[in-house]
Amino acid sequence: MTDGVAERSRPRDRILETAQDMFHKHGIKGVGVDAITEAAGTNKMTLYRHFESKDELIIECLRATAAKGAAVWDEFEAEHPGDKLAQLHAWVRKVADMLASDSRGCDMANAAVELTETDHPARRVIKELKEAQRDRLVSLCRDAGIGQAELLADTLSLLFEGARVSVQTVGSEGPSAQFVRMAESLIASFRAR
Amino acid sequence: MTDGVAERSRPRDRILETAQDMFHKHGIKGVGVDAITEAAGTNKMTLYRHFESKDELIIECLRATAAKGAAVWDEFEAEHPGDKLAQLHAWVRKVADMLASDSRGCDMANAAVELTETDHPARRVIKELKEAQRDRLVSLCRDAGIGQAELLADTLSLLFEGARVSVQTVGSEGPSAQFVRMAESLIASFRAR
DNA sequence: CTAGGGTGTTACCGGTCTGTAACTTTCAGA
DNA sequence: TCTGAAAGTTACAGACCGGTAACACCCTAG
Repeated sequence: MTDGVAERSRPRDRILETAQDMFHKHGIKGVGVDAITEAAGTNKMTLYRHFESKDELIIECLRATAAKGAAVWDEFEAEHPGDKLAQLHAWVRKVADMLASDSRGCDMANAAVELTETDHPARRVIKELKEAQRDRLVSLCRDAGIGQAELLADTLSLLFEGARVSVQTVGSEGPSAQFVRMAESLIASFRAR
Repeated sequence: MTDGVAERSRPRDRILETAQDMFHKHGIKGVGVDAITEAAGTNKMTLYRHFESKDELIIECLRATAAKGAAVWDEFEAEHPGDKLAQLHAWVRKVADMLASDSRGCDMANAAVELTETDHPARRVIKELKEAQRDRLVSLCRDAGIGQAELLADTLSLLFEGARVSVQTVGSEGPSAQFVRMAESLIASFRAR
């Protein structure tokens, strides 16, 4: 029955997908639940039947976007099976693509900026997801045979994070335009040790 | 709560100071003008006599914080007159101090995250101020006798920006903890070529 | 002393926000 | 065909938002 278009998927999925998109574009505090449900072709009551609050919806959105990010890493493994160094370079290229095609940065980082209450339930999730991302990059660096894998991974992480922020402040022609060169020479210098 | 009210200055100055502090702590959309004026020991009408809108207040706050940042650079020059390399290292130490003592990142970057409308009046100001920051760091690198000063400055910028974001997502014990090490070895490698 | 500008106070406007209640409609499966 | 759960609809509550009007007050310059 539901073999057709994703457009006519179940309301919960539509809400989740639409919310991710709208939170990403307009920010969490910049979009209300009414706007989300309308864009998703449903209504507020249905949203609150599937999510107990907006905060809960935010958390589910963050988990969903993180899952999409994890899927990209799996693609790297599929494209370069066993070749961790090639996967690392694929990651660099992927990041460059994101910087060029999207000007709204990382959803998790943006959420951390917007949700300033230290005890906000989403903050814990953000930390967990970001730490998982870091662990995966560290593993990739280590499995690529790089000494000081943690330091390289952390440096690349900061460059990445900084680039995504820089795109939002000065655009993609700013410092982030040099990301590939920075990352590649960094990887080269770590490999040379 | 602990919103210090500079009691004996003019209302406009108190509002500006208080707004900077509250925007920094709670975010721009997380603070209403009523809360600002109350914390500043005044009232909403007085705010609107000095600032034509909240957006205008936001812009003035961004300019003020940028001016404070510029003053720090002047301190470096005063502490290490003519020694541009020492000033660069002082900058690295200063950044590390900020990362350790403040968990709310850069006001300009945070504002860019929160104010998603592409035509928001503050966005132009943010871009100008960030470009001025970059220019100053480039000049410092160049005057320190470093070849490829632009590339070093941009790399340091991204590391800095990324570190300030990382502190917000995973805390000061995350990747940003290695900032000094990253920056110092970067500077060394650029000087060595 | 007095005039007047800066400031404080109160009330209000129209809009938006999250979240809920009560009811009706739709539709798949038995 | 009947049934029951999921989904849609309308209305509303209560709070907060940015911004304005009208008026009372205070304090200093003249």
